[in-house]
Amino acid sequence: MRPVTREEYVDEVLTVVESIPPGRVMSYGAIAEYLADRSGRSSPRLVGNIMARYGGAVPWYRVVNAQGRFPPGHEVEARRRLLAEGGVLKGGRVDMAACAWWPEGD
DNA sequence: GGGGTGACCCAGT
DNA sequence: TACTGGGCCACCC
Repeated sequence: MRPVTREEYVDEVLTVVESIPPGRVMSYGAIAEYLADRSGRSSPRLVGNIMARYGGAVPWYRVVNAQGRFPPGHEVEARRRLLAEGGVLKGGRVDMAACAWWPEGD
């Protein structure tokens, strides 16, 4: 697998996030797993780190952890935006069964 | 070159 | 449902 620079990896992550349809979500782990296929890197923590630093430019609220929880300090904002798009929440968390999305599967 | 850190994940309690 | 501990891996000082 062709090694990619951090900059390229960041771009890949942001591209995937932008491709998430309204009202749908992807987990950090899912993104990492998906990118492992094309970038040779798989690290949920790295994805989280990237989102924390560069997430402001993309629909970051469509990215949640595997439990359907929003990032610390942004729960209110994220919940509001996702609901506005038709997202399904359950007990203050995203209903992963209903909203989880995968680039190829849809 | 070594060690701390995190918008994670999973299994167990 | 909530909390805990261990594993993980790339980033950054």
